[in-house]
Amino acid sequence: MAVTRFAPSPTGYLHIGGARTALFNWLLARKSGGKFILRIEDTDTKRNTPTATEQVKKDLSWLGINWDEGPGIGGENEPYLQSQRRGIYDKYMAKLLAEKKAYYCFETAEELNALRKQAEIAKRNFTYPRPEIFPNDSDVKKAEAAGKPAVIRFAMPFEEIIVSDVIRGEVRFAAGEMGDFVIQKSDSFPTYHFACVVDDELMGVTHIIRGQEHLNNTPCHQALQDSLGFSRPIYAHMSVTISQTGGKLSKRERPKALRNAIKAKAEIDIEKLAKAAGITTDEINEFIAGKTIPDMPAIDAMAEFLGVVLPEINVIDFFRNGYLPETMVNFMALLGWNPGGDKEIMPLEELLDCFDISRFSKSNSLFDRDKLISFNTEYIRTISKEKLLAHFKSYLCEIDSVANKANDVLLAKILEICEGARTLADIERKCRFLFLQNDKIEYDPKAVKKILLKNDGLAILQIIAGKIEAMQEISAEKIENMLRNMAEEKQLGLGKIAQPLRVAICGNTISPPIFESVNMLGKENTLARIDITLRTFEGKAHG
RNA sequence: GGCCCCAUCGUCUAGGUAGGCCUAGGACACCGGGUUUUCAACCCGGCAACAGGGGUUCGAAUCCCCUUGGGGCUACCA
Repeated sequence: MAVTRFAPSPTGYLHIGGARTALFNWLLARKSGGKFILRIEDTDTKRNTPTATEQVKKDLSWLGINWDEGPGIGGENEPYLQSQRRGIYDKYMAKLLAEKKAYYCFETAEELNALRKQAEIAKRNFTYPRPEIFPNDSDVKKAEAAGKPAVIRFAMPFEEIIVSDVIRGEVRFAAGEMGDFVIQKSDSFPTYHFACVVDDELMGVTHIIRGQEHLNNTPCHQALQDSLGFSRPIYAHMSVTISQTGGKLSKRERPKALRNAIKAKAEIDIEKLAKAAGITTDEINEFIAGKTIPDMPAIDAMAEFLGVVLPEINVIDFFRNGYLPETMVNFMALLGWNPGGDKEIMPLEELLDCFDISRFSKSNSLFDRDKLISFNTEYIRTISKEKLLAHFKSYLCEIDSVANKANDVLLAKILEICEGARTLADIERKCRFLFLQNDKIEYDPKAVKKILLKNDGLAILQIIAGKIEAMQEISAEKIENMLRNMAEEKQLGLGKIAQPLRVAICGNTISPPIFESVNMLGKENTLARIDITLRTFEGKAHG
């Protein structure tokens, strides 16, 4: 019976690395019949964003990761927001202070930085110089009166610390390697290290699966656990997921990509860009200079304005780009973990079936978008029609598509004829033409030139129009027969006949299969679109 | 700079804890071919790896050491 938790800080959207951590902790809890706790680590008041907790809950739910205890649903370990647990931390903090295992200090950031610099020059590891005698109550009052910041540091015991890790084995940290770290900030909030250790103990967390970036924190956490008389959870430090550009996959990826895109463009109208993003030109210039990062809607707006595609980092990015939650879960599970053998496509239930904490790999893995797409293609092809329809509907709603108004029957039909699509976005793009006004079709210039203005494209269209006109009512079958007969009569490939029709009804050369497309669009609309096309490009043909 | 982690095809990886089953398997990508009304999808075939150097051993992808390379941490962020 494993009790695990996912403990994000509410700083924005749930990113893929966080989701992966959540998934593995969830898998372990479910597999062992234990429980999975959601805890919000909001001890950094400066970085918290108000909607983040709700967003994280939404993103986890989309993935199908549910929690037994957490904000909103409560549980025996309430509350689940660390900002609401300060009384608890204060109690343990006081204990440490009373036992002289922690102490106050008053340096400013500048003073500390100077010390760090000195250490670096001397090629030494910086550790805080612990005073011989810890400051007492009156010292604290004096410092506060003088306006000095007061933080509490934990007095690290001087001894070798061995971290026993499920994935890495025994990792040794020499005595004195880890200095006295801050456990309470000057705003009197506990730091992550302290709050996390206390909560994990109180909530009965037995296993902690987290990223390798925490491995160096673990000796500190263990020392804290020992000093407080806590038990020690089992640790598993996973490999990190790296992006294609090298380096940890992080939320900084998107702003970085956007900044590079802006710099790469020779001429950019900063004012227009600012307007599109809803921010000031000063803010843009600071962003370009690398000083600040605008919020996500502004980033997205700028990317759209410039026509650049940003790498997906947040769970919601994948949702908005047409990936299925099933795809994401399966793919994330295979980043740094695998069940052995050749099997790759495994839905959540199967994953649960074969999950084994001892099968994590040690080396970092690269996030391969090509493989992700192929997984998505596979899932679109194989999940049930009902699930696919539900996913498609929520996708259309999320991106506010013109297809949003379609009913379930139509949508199901679209899904059926778009078999083989790689993402929901592909399907949406392909079928969008069905929902546009006849005179709102945008013609792709290349398609017009290549298909309509050459090889008698317009003349063929004219003939097709006549044949459709003559039909009492149309069907996919009738359209198919008509086009095939025509191709045969004219001694042409079907493509030569079908392509002009395709361009006429949807404006480009990409659409669902043509017979069904015409059928779904209907006789009247098809004729109207052919008519508009003919009138628009009449007389422009050449050769 | 200091500390920590890691190292099999371009990528994700199987194999490594019990060394011979590995002339190293699968998947994605790529290349060639087939199918085809567009884009996809689908089918068949192909290319492609144990980072380098020392050991240990009858025998090493598998164990040990060094080098090199990659990654992480180094905050009053989590």
